[in-house]
Amino acid sequence: MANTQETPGQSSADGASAAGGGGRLLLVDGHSMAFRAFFALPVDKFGTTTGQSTNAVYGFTSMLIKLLREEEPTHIAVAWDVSGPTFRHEAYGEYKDGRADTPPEFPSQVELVQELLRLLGMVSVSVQGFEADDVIATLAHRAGAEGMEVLIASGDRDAFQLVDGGCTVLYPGKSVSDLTRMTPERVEEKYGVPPERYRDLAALVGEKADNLPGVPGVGPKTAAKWILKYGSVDALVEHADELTGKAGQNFRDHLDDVLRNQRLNLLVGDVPLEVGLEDLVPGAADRQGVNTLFDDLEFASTLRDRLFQVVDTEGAGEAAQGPSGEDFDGSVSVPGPGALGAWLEGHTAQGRSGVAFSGTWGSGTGALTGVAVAAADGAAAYIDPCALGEEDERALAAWLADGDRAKAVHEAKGPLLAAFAHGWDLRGVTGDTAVAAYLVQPGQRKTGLEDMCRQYLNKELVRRQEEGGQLSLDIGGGEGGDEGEAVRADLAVRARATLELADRLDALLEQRGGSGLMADVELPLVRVLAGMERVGIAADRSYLDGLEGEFAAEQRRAVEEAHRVVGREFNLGSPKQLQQVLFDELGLPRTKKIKTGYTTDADALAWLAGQTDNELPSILLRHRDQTRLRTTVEGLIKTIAEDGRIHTTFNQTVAATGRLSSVEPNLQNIPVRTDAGRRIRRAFVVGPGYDALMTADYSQIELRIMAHLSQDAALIEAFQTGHDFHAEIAARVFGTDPERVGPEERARIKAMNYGLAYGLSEFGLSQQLGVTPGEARTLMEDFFQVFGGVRDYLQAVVEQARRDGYTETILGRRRYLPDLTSDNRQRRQMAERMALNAPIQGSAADIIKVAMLDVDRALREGGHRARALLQVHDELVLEVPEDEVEPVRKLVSDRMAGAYDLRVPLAVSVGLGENWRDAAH
DNA sequence: GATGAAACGTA
DNA sequence: CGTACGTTTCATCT
Repeated sequence: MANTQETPGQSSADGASAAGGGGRLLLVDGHSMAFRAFFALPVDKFGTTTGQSTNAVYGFTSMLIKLLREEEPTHIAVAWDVSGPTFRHEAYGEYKDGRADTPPEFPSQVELVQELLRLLGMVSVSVQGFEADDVIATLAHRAGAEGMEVLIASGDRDAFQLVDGGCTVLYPGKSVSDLTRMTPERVEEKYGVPPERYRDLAALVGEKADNLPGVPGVGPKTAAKWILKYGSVDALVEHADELTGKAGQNFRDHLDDVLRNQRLNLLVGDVPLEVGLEDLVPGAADRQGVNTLFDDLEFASTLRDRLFQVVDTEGAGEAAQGPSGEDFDGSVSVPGPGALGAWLEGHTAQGRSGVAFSGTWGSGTGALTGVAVAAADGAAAYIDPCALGEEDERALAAWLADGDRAKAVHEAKGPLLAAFAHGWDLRGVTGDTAVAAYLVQPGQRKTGLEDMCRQYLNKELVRRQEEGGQLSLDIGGGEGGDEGEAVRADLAVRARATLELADRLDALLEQRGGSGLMADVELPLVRVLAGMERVGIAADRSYLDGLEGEFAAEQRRAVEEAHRVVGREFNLGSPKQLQQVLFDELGLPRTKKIKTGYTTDADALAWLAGQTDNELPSILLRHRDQTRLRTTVEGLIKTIAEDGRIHTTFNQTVAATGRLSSVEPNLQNIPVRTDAGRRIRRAFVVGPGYDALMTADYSQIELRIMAHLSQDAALIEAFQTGHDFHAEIAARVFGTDPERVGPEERARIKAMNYGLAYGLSEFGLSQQLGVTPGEARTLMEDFFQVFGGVRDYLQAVVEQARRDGYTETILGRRRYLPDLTSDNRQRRQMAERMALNAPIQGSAADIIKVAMLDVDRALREGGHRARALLQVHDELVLEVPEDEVEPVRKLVSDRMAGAYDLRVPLAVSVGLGENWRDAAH
């Protein structure tokens, strides 16, 4: 690729100002500044959780921000070196030889910087066969001829030759943001020669980094002295025989080197470029793109705030240099007594309204303190639900519950719970901005209304009322507003923002084929989840208290034993102290390395226990178990509400694959594998008025989905004929009958079956099975011999995801994986495993969500009292009265099995008991 | 007081 | 050197 230039955004319209003689051009040597940034910041302190280093990107960005703020350039270009030889290599074969290898963390960051510049609407220039400095020289000359002021940010001293009255080099010091202004005076002061003679000086002294040796024994001082005396290197050559001493002789001996250096360090001022000065006015920045990039890089918001203060963003226009574009309208009316019904009728009959709520909610309940309605006609009303007369309250309740009054809400589940608590309902919610954004970008981290306005609308959601109740000084005070007015305006702003955002997200969703998933699954699920949270699950407090005491006693016993074995007291819960005791004091063999030393995790302790006669490792394992059980029980006890039930909160918008998650407490990770763990499950009991807990779970749902997606004939058949699925697969792999498969073989195949859906490697499988990687490899090969369609599918998934940029589930839920094309291997392979797993885990999530909706609907339509309490990814827990057990068992089983029509049957097993443990099967 | 790392529970 | 989560604890930072 010769001469590639990118010119994002439209810009030539402003070219006139450049030609007119004004303007300030900033030229940046991209590689050199990024490289300086790389070494200025510790690479190990700047990196993402996925292993991408970011120190150079961060440093470069702060440098850029500083330049933009302090220099206010009208034109900007960033020049980049291109890989491959330049004319300098042709002239001198050893040019730049012997350079230390580029640190491996650096190249990927160059691309990130270039991506950032593109998003910021700034031009990157690189030309095959020339170095960035040549491009800079060319543009500097042109700009100088137009009468523009030129600033060059470069860590390459060759740029000093370009310095003159209108051109200053900004040369980095210890930090990249600490730039020295190299004016003609400063160059002369530092080197003793004017800028136009700097080349001569450099030729004499030489340049180590470019492998250009100079005259031995001649440093900057001697070189400057000679140049001042004779005027230039050319003149020096003529008077070569006049130079005295050792240095003079060396000069005569190395004359060729000097002339070569001088030839090579001359920057080319007429590189052919496809861009002109008029193209260098920055276009509008892609705010959303920058946010996404910075999210990926895990940069804090302070950096992006600083950045957005100094660049124009789309929609912000040329006029506004501020951080934001327009704000939202905060005007709002407060319908007087008896007028609410008329207001709602008058303004919300047509179109959708944005509704914002204030109040508190969570743990299955809530309370409303304010409601703002932003109607499609632009009007907004504020309602204080606690200060309404009877008539107005009826009007509000009726309107909220009216399914024909379309509403857009942000995070509707909370207000829905609060509405329930007031004895109201909330229907007609056709948009939830948080849920919509989740479907548009399931990996996003920021789900607040403020962030989303910035990202999707390029608007700032400005708050008049600070969190603590204080009026914010700059806005609130001047209008002499009272606190109540600010509160009302803020809520009205949020309602308008929600409405606008919902429309925007709906459009995006439509584009991405996610409207059906939104309307048919996620939106109706909000209500089902709210119902489950409100009901909660009954807990046996006295039983839990007893358990806690028991586990705590066991824990104390383990602590005492450990102290006795070691001979002193120490904190068993501190990995750091543990490492010291195990490896330093007891001198046990080292385990796997981790960031802070050597791991003391359960695997390592179990291994240590086998390596030594010392009892400590097994004592520690027991201590860990007991501690964990105790804290789990303690945590649960704390969350039991007044009604004797635990009300978790299901989060619908955090898991990137489409799963739900559960918090406060997390009821999706209650122990089940060990006996002691199952004792905790025993504490979740059927509540008053009901007679049994029912659990219903999908058997091997992920593997069934894999069979469906891969269409592998052998796998599909195994599901249709096999009773014991894993034994069935094992029989096929090992070529025997299912009945003759031993438990060991079955366990291996089971581990692999599940591993496949996670992008398992041979190494990983060998670790898990405790066999050599070679054996694991053979096992996998045997498997794929029989189930070749699975391998083809797994490969095809990654390939397609790389092409499209995202994976998709059976219901069209997308997961975007930009890292699939990363040149960072660790990052890329991580993304590949995510791409393998996302359609499988995500489709399972789709199916159980549909099942939850179907079950919920069927229970209501059947007039049953039975109700769903929990979802644990492939399992539903319900509470059922005695007389409904049989019909509900059938209903749940049928609805779950029929939630989606796969190429294999969906098997559901149902269990019943008076507590969660006994309801298992 | 906030944040990160380590450890570990579930599907 | 398999995916997806949330919570607790300790250590370290501001």
